[in-house]
Amino acid sequence: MATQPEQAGRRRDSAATQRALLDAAAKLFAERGFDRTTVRDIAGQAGVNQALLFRYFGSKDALFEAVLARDGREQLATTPPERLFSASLRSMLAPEGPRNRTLEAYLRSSGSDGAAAAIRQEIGEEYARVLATLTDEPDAGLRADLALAWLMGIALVREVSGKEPLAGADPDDICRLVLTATRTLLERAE
Amino acid sequence: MATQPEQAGRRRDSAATQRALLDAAAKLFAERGFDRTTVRDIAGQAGVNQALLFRYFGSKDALFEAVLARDGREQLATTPPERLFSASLRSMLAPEGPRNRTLEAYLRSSGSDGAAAAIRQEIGEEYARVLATLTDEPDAGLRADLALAWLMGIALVREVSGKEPLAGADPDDICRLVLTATRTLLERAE
DNA sequence: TCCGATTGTAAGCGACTGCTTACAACGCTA
DNA sequence: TAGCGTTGTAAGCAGTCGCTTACAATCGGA
Repeated sequence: MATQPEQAGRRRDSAATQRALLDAAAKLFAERGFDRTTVRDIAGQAGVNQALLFRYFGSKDALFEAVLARDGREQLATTPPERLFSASLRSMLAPEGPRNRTLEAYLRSSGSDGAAAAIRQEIGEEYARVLATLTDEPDAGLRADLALAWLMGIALVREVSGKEPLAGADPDDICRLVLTATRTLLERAE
Repeated sequence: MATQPEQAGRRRDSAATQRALLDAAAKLFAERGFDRTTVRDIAGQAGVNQALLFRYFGSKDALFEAVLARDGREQLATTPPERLFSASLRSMLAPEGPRNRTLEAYLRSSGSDGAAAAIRQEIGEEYARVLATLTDEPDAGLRADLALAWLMGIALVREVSGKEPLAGADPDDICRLVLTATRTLLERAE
């Protein structure tokens, strides 16, 4: 709420406005999904007139694309391959806060068409490509997809369905079980 | 399209009308998700006036609930515990046809509130409870949730994202990889 | 200081949503 | 065959959606 000291001080700052819209959109898309997040919600959360959303991003689809483009590759670019799986898992399991919620936005919005679908697919490909380097088996691509699918499923059940005991389980316990099982898929995953 | 010989012959048959609505709703919810399926779509697909949807089911939420209640417990009731995981996996991987698409409807609609959310949770609980009987470990519930999450994730990546190579992979290959890894979670899973 | 471009605002448009209502057609029973 | 409850239909209501437009406020460069 009071992340930055701004009362009437952020007026006429397009960069800050765009950032506020991206932040608000990332939060709401992750929480509610694409369909159930309205442009009015986003603008309201960002404290910005909703017309500016269309001025700076063109459409709701394009804004979603921008969110994934900004946040989606962050972890991908800053994590070594062996740790990508466990890092994504841990990031997903981390308690509320400024964590990277791209995964949730991703799966919350499955079913969208248009530009959003394209970038979603692209990011998925990149993750899988990295994970596929962790095994020498001939079906490395399939194994990587299955590992990625597990990540998505855990995020889905935990964050979206809120199913217990998974939703409230200790991240360490989950990591231990998942990584043990995953090692039969990707031998070099940490 | 031409499943039953009915031109002007099915008039004034409330049972058939309700069945047509349930079938159409199951198909569309699985394909597009809850939010992106409109009551007009459902009524159109069923060849039924949309007002009848509300007469017989009360609301779109209640119709979704009815779909899950009708189809969701089918496999649960007819499959022995040891085979539930692999049967669900195989059912999900089966080619197009009159297969049970409850899982897709389920995950496609994550995020809905109301009655739909309640029955969704209930069915998830029942699946997990059965899967939890397949291990003697103390954290059986968590292990079952993780297995269930994998199912959901695979369905998500395959059917919703359509990601290759997973989407086009041989069901036998997928089953082999998944079941091998799953056995570290649920020892008695087939 | 003035001007043009940029940034923010208010209002609303057309389309679509879930849902309701008023009514016609029909078929069973007496 | 008259009456009545059930089934099907057409039309529309109120609200929300993404998006657009017309305009005011503000700033930097001349």
